[in-house]
Amino acid sequence: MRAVNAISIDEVDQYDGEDVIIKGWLFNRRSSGGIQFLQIRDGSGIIQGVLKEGSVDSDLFETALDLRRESSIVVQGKVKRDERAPIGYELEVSDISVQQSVEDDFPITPKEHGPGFLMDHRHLWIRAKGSAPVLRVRHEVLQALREFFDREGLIATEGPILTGVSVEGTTTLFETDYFGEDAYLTQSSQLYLEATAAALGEVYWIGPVFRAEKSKTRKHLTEFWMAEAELSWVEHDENLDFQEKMVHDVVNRVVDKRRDELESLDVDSEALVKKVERPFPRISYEEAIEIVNEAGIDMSTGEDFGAPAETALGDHFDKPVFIEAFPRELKPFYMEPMPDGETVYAADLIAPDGYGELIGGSQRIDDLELLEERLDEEGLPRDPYEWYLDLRRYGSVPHSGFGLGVERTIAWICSLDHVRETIPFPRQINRIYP
RNA sequence: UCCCCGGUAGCUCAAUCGGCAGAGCGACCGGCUGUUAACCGGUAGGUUGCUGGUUCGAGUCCAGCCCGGGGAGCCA
Repeated sequence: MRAVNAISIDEVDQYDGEDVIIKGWLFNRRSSGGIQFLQIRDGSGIIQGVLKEGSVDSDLFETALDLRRESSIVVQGKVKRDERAPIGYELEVSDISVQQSVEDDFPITPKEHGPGFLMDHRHLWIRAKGSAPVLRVRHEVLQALREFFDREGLIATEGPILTGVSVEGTTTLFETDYFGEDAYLTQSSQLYLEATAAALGEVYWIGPVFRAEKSKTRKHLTEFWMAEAELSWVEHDENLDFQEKMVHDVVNRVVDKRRDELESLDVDSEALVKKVERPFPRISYEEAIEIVNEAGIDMSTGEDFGAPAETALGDHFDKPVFIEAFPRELKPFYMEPMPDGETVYAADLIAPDGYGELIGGSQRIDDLELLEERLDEEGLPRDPYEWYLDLRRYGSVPHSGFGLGVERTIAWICSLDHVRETIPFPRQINRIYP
């Protein structure tokens, strides 16, 4: 799809020597006396338009000189191959129709800005060179996930955004009024996916989840996207195989299809592909603690991994690494115990390069009595979970699943400093505008 | 909730020991016929986050508050 009578800048190589129309925005202009270079942006790329005084109508030359950055324009001209042009092709402009002439200065300049200013102008910042490519990579990651799930035979389904119960009981939830009853924004669709998995076999869901934690770090948003899958008849090891294949396939597809974007973000695509070569290391919680201790971080059994510990694990392997066999106490009530009774069939996938936990997954308890026992142990009420217990009363099967943090995955692939750059309008503590 | 850092021109930042409020970019004016975040010359542009205090004198020191950034905890 492209605008009527217009070509898209990323297809310009197909029109060498032809007269074309490009509909877009003026990204920037450079001029030198009798020649000016318009950097024209259309969302698919940026092309340079050239106007020489004397070669074009003088009114046209003046019109172009008066245009401010981000004015919307329809440009007609001839596509010409030229080594001096930034993308190897440029447009010999013969006409410009101004859709809207910008009156005030566009706030986002090609120079530096601070994060506060950029976030206040996020609605405009997304047009910038460092920002738009990330959103195209986001598109590719989401598409790659959907295609992977589809290829593996999973059915797309949904859990509700509004829920009456917390999935894990601990995380702070956003509370809202539901016709006089308390309701919460979901923090995960997992429990609901367990129900749809029993109906449909193997299911997935990609959508937003919400955490009211007052976290202020480069790895946290209050609203973020999870890619969750729930697989009937699948046990722990097979669950990890599936996740490993997924991460491998997604990264390879993104590198394949968005090479230009990754290059503009200074990402080393070859190194990325090498890092996701299968298999990923799988180590136990206890082994992980040893590695963390060897890295000089003080930590003992019973503690969860902090951010520095996760970074140390990532550095040690320089690949995504699964940490398995967590102590039961560190994990939610629904995870299947291992034969020792002390650890559970859970695994976190830790990213290299300090991006932290990309995936959290586990095999779920399928035995009714055990699940009831675990609910009681955690001091959780039975009533809100009756429907969940029903899943163990009517045709319970071994099943496993996981949730992947979409923003962290994108931040890792794009080598970004902060997850807020991976989503068009990030929601963070103390930021709800724009 | 806690810890650290910061708030000076539209933006990014300087301002020595407490002593005249500065630069680059952007804007505007002018110059330049191949620029690549173009470049060169000039002009305009300030409630130094707020309130109070110390002082002859506060951007600078002190107290409180507000806002922002990073991190911890918790998590994906």
